[in-house]
Amino acid sequence: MKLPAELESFVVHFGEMGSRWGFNRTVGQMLAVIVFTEEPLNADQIAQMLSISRGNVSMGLKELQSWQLIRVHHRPGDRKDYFKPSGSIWELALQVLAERRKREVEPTLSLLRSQLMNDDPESDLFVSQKIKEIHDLLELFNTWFDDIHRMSPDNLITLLKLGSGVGRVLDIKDKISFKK
Amino acid sequence: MKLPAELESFVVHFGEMGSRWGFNRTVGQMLAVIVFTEEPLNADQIAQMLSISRGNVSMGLKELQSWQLIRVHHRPGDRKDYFKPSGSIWELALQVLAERRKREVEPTLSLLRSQLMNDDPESDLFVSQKIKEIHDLLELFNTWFDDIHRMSPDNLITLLKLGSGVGRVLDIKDKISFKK
DNA sequence: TTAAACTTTCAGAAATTTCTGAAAATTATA
DNA sequence: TATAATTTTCAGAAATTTCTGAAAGTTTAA
Repeated sequence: MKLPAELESFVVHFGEMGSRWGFNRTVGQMLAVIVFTEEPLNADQIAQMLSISRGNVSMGLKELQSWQLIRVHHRPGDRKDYFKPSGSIWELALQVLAERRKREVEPTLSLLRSQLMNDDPESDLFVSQKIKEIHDLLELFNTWFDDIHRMSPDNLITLLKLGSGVGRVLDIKDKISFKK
Repeated sequence: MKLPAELESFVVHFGEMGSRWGFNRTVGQMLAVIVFTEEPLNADQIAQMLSISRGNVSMGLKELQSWQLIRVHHRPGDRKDYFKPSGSIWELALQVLAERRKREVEPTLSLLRSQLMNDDPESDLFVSQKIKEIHDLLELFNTWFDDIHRMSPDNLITLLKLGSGVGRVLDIKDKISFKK
């Protein structure tokens, strides 16, 4: 199976962005071909389309599965594993954010929580203050994201579109009353 | 200048997280010592505290400045450059997000916009559809973030604390009227 | 069972990123 | 202007990450 010429620029781009998004070039390229190809693809097809080794594809698929961005699909009478995106573009984006929070925020929060526990009276006041500030910021973000993540796509879209307009709603929150 | 023992765990941790946050281990460690030290630090002090070369510090400082996370500070009668965080913890966090959006979203959006321009009627319908979906998602996110980024910290905190509670406000938006 | 069809693993090779430190460039002071 | 203080650059070295492909492992079917 040959990589359609049309997809080349996306594959190259997803490759370049890969490491910025949290994985590596090849994994980024693999995600691109899987997302932009309508039918589920098997490992050999991916290896051929991207001209990379079979072993590399196996590792990349494992990585994409650990991010929960792809899932296996089986076709009757065919023993190969076929892969397709685990959801809509919207769901994939949320999943990337969720996974990044887990990998980028969670470990730091753990460290900060444990530092706040031991509340050493010997410790420098400036340092304790900074620890508290970072901790509170990350906790707040964490709770917010959890909350947001549970919303339906439709509500989430409405919310995003409103943007800081929400600020206006909040400003008047004390001025409103319910209609009967 | 010696690295206070108290800071060691943070420096190590910020180092480990560095590459996940978008820079490398040393740059992460440098950010840690600058954020957790009350007085501005010069390059030699940083090199000594982290046991790394002077050249490496110079490159790292350039990187942190390109992220706008630190700024130079001069002391009377001293020709050295001293560095301190460019703002509060809150501002640094927003700055990291803004910079990451620029590096992770902007290039992809450019590519997608140009693809939507050429609107080739030859192109595969499934592919065009995906391009449009990703494009719209990123545009929406981009606009939202711009909007949010301009809010005052206080309003932003209120908004985060409300979380999906905003959804409830939106649900009832047709049911409210203003108090006189 | 056995064998064929697949997938995963992982040691070493290749590619990429980061680091060092001496030399070059810049800047401030006398 | 000269020189001393400081920062930046960058070639090569070191460290780290990624990739290959053959061997080992797993699964299915007869």
